[in-house]
Formats: sequence, C-alpha cells, structure tokens
Amino acid sequence: MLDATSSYNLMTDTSPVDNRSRRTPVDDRTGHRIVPDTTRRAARIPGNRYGNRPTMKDVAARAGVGLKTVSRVVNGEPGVTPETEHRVQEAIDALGFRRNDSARVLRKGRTASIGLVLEDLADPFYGPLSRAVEEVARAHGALLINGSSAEDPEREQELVLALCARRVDGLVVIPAGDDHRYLEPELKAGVATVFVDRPAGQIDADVVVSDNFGGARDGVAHLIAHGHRRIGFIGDMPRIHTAAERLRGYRAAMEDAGTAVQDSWMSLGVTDPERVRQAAEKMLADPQPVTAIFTGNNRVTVTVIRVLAEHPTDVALVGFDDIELADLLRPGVTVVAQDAAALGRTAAERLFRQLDGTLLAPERIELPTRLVTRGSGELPPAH
Amino acid sequence: MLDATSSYNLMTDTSPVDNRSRRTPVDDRTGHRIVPDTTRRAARIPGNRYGNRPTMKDVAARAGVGLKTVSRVVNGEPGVTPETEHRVQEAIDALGFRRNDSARVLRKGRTASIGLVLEDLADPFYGPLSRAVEEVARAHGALLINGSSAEDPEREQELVLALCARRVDGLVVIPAGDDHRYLEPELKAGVATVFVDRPAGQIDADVVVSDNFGGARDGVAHLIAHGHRRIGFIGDMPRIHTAAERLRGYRAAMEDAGTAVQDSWMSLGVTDPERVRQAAEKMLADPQPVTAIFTGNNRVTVTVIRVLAEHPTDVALVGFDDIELADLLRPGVTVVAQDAAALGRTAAERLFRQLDGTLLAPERIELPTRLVTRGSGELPPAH
DNA sequence: CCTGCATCTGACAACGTTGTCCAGGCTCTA
DNA sequence: TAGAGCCTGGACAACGTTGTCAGATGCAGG
Repeated sequence: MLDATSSYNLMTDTSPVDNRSRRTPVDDRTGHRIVPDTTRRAARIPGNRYGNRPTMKDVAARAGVGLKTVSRVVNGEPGVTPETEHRVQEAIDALGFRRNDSARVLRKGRTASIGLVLEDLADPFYGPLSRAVEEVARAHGALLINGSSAEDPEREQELVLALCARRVDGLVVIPAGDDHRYLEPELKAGVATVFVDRPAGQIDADVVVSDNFGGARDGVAHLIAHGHRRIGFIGDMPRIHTAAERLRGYRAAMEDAGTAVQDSWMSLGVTDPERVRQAAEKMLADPQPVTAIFTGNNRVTVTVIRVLAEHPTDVALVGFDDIELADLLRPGVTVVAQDAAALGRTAAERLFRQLDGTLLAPERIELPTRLVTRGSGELPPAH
Repeated sequence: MLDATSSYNLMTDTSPVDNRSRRTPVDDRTGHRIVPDTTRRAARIPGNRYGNRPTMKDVAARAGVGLKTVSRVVNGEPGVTPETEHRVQEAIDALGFRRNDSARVLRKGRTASIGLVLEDLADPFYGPLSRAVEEVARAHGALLINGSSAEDPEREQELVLALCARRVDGLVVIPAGDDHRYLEPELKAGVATVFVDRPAGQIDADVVVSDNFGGARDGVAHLIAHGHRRIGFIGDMPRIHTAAERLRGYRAAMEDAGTAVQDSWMSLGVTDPERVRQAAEKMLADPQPVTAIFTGNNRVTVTVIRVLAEHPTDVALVGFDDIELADLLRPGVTVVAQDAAALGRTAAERLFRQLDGTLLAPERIELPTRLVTRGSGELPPAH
C-alpha cells in the first residue's frame, strides 16, 4: 500500500468532533529560532512563506504606488491612469507576481471552486460524468476539486467535510453512504449541494438520477419478450440505491410476466470479478439453468461477458450501463445505457442555479435510460 | 455550448499580465448600503460572508474561553484541560463549527492540495492515472484539484496558473503545449512540479513518461516478425511528444527491417473518428495496401478496429495503449500497454518527495511498456 | 507566607487580499 | 480666482486562522 511516512503530511483534521483522541503533542520543531519554518523546501530562497513569492506590497513598493492601486490593476478595476497601470504591470512582470487566491477567498467569501465526490474516478462511468461537471464549472469560472470515496461511507464523509472546510461554494456528491445528516450544518450554512446517481439519505436535497428502476425493468422485459423466463440477475449490494432500484426493476418485470423469481437466479452484493464469475457460473450450472442474465452495472457486465464467452451454449445478456466496444463483440452487447455526461451536466447546472440564489425547493430530476439492442439481448433461450 | 450567463461567475483573472484590456468598470452593486453583499444566496440567513458560518470567535464566546483555546482544541494541540476542552467541543457541536481552511492556508502557507492538469478526464487512459495521483495525495493528506486542458496549450496554461494562484503545493501536469517557460516564476517560487506522460517544453523539470519510442518500435517489430512489410501508422499530431516518439519508434523498427516507409502509409495528426476512419480506409484501398496497421493511441485503435471489422481481408493490428475488452474481440487486440496508474503513482510520489525538501536534480523517469499479444498482431500478411 | 516552577489560558499580530473612505490634485465654471 | 465636482491614489480595517508571548493559576517546598 501507499505509505505516507514523509514529512509532507497536512492531514487536515477535518472533523473537530473527533479529534479528542488525537491529542498528540507532536512538537516536531527544532526549537531553533533563526529558521522560523523548518518545513520550507530546502531549495527555496528564504522569504515569505510561499517560497519567496512577491506580494502586492512588493509590487506596490517596486512600482512606487499604493497597495490598493496594485489590487486595482490586477483586478482590472477602474480608476488607474494608463501610466500608473503601466508601471504596475512592469513591476508585476518583473517580479513574477501572481495573486494569492487564498487571501482573496478569505476576503471575498467565495472560493470559485466546487467539490465533486464520486466513487472511483478510474471507473469509465465516472470519467465522462466528472468531465461534464468540470465543463460546467469552467463555464462559471470555477475550479473542480474531486475525490473518490471508494464506495466507503466514512471516506465519503471525510472527503465532503474536507471540502466544506475549504469552503467550496458547492458540492456534487455521488453518495456512498445512506445517511447524510452530517451535512445538515453545511446545508444550513448555505453550501449548495446536489446529489447525483443516487439520492441522499435522511436529508432533503437536490438529486439527479437515472431511471434505474424503469431502465432495469425495460431491459428485463426485453429479455422476456424474446422468450426468456429463467433470467438471472447479478448486481451490487442493495445498500447502494442504484443497485436496489435495478433489482426492483428486475423483480417488477418478472412479476409483470407472471414469473416467480427463484433465489438461485439472483446474486446480490458481489462485485469483484472473481466472485461475479463464480456467481454466473453457478447460475449456468444449475439443473434448470438461467437462459439469460441481466447484469446490474458495467463492471459486472464485463465479467459476465468473459464467462459467457467460454460458455458452450448461448446465453442472452442485457447489461446496465453502456460499455465501450460493446458493438464490436460477437454478439454485440445489448445494454440499458445511461448518459453519464448528462447526469453530471444536469447536476452541475442545478448546482450553479442554487448558487445564483434562484433556489427552489429540493427537486428530484430523473433522466431516462435507453435500451441499446446489439444482439446479446435478442438471443432466444437455448433451452 | 455551455453558457454562463448566471450571476455566479468568479472568473479568476489568473493572468495579471493580460488584463489590461479587461478594464470594464462593472459596478454591478446596487449602491444600497444596508445589504452589504447582494450576491449572497437568497435563502441564507444574514451573517458573515460564508452563509452564517460560526467562526472560532463565536465558539470561543459560547464556550467562554479565548480564541486561541478553541484553535488548540480544534487542532488537537496540547495544553488544554479536559474540562475546557469539553466545553469547547460542546460549543463546536452546538454551532456546527467547521474550521475555515482558507484562513488556515493563508496563515500556514501550505494548502495541502495539489493540482492535476490532464488532457481529458473522460479518456479511459486518464481515469486510472488521475485516481492513482489521488491515492498518493490522500496518503499525504492532500486534496486533488484537477482540470482538463482539452489538448489546448492555452487552456493548459490558464489552468496551471489558476492552480498556482490557489497556491497548490504542487502540480502534476500532462502537458498539452510544448513551451512551459511561463512556469519559471512558479518553479522559482517553489511550486513542486512533475510532468507526466509527456516532457515539459523549454524548462528543466521532473518528468515521468512511458517508453513510447521503445514500445512503438517493439510493437512494429512484432508485426515485422510476423511477416509484414507494408505497415501503416495512424497517430496524433507529432506536436504531441508521445505521438512523435511513437512515430519515431515506428520508423526505427521499419528501418531496422530495411523497409522504406512510404508517405501513404502514415497518417499523422488525425484524431477524430471520422478522419481516422478515412485514413485507414485509404491505406487499405491503395493498390499496394498495407497488410498491418500500428495505431498510435487508444482512441485511434478503437476506430481502426471498427474499420477492420468491416474490411473483407484480415489486416493485422497492434495498438498503443491497452483498451478494455480487447481480449474479448475476435481476434483479440494486440497492444503495447502502458501502465497509466503507475505513471500517476510515480509522478505523485516524486512530487511529494520534492515537497519533502529532499530535492534532487530534475530527473526523467521512463516506465517500460508491455506488449500484450492477443491475436490481431499475429495475423499473417494477407497479400 | 513567599518563591519557584509548571501548567493553562488569552491578547495580539500577522498572513495577503479587498472594501471603504478620505485626501489631494485637477478641470471647469461663475 | 474661488468653489464645486471629478478623478486618481493610498491609508486602513477586515476576512478567520495560527504563532508568539506573557499573564494567571495552582502547587510544592522553603
């Protein structure tokens, strides 16, 4: 694993609630007085704390003007003669001055940054989502700070609170946990928040989700329409809202078709490839094997494709989430596609509408899914 | 496109150099004095600028202690009696206080955040890279701010400078441009910087790259070893270092084999699917068509796979970058794989070593690539 | 009871920026 | 030439936090 034994470690102590136990008097300073900051990078020239970055004061001194005049020039405010402005600009260029946004933020109260907490940036589903959020943020002049919760509620909370401590203007959260009451003080304090992909737990907030239930129901109904009755379902832990909704859609479709679902057809909560593989193989090895499988997310789908590729008989497959190259496989993979970018974009836009102050009551926005037929979902039952 | 007509727009004016022209006296304030901040979110209770967030002062007042004592409790510093600490904790919980890291940063000089500038977060290659950087950052208690340059040098610079204005402690940059002299003042000021995937231009800095040259050469040599001589190359603009290196590898392998490369075999700088498709089709329609294609990156590979899937004769293919499901296609796609996560991890670790102050001379770290044979690269020449 | 010492606490300045406000110089008019 | 009004520039406080330092308190020993 990663080790962080280095001296650079600014664990941010985000939860003032829990640090009672952390009372470790780590006075790692050397008592020396001559060197006021031992953490300063060795190569730096002594100066102020940011290396030796010039400040507006330095620029002002060099240009022979007042501090505020520099501020005016830097921010393009009116009331500076071209001459003065020119002098200031020269000083800025000569010193390599760059405004310190930390100080600016402290003064202005807005950070022009928003936080995005998602599950795993390495998951191909979240890349486009994140990118979409970023584009909207960029259009509003804001930067994006993001972090992965790794599907761990505790880590999600830790991240969210760290972002709040940074005073991000808003948060886009893909929840890992199901209880977000810890966010109440933040919401009350005016942190704009939008949940995406899954709803918030225990609190009232904006949510942008896909129609997981409807999508799964349609996907399973599609299999049923092609003659399948024994349909397997492999999905994530029902603790996760999307997984639960998709399971509900599966059950609903089966019920609509008048088919009693057998426990052995369902595998819930398995997510690592090896166990997904086992689950799929078990369903297929049953004396009454499933003739089709509905998979609850992209990762499961990929693994099941691998299993089916080795399986002697044709088994139909519909997966939730689109996957790249799905059209090039033989058969092509039929999926219930959701638009990750649209989720992100919608959420971010909603967020900035909150920030504009034109805030309405919390709303739940549901985006439709789309059944993409490519072959695997149209295979007839083998038995 | 996205519009940002809303009132929330804190375009951060990152370049004091260029704002001479932006002198627009936008006094959008209402002259009213009673309401000092009209941008405040409507729903908020009037208070300080962060909604009405309590400050340490408020906590101190409520707990009946001094400001500094609150600070001590929040930071787990020693020298507070359990009684006092308890009173402070109660006040913190009651008020929902959360330390303002902006102020902390201003005081301490370190932001505990690093910036990551990459090309496109939606590209499956960068997801794992970004995630790896994030994990290292997390291990060091730092947050990750990231942005996409969309392969636009100007946008890269804009982003990097915005991050510098935030005083991120360090930068991991996947360069879009080839001139990074604009970073000189920042480097001099002590901003730790590591370039990944492609080297920096015109400045001396740490770089972590894959062995693009060697990987491409081996990939093409692999095709040659399987009997191919007329081998096409489709890659990105040679302006991009990786693309140039891979092209160089292609040429080297061809030269080693004593094969003169014909211009019609190469397509450089096409990147959007439609034009890649045209380029591939043109090579295949030649009177002396290529019998194999080497593709310069994952996106090109995917498009070429589509073209080859429709093509009547078997054409061998080796692609740079691994792609998901490559093993499930028929034939499986042979690729030169680079380890995106390792790139990110290595770069981030190097960055934090810089931040530790144990700084060495700028170094170039090259990670090996791996040829993964799956079938498409082992097809014999059809002609 | 006083001194010395250790422990705990809080006043104060500083971080770098921006908002407010006033001073000084200018132009224009009477 | 004086006065009004405008334009430009700068002094100052404030944002919320942390480092410094000195004061207050408690306790042991003389």
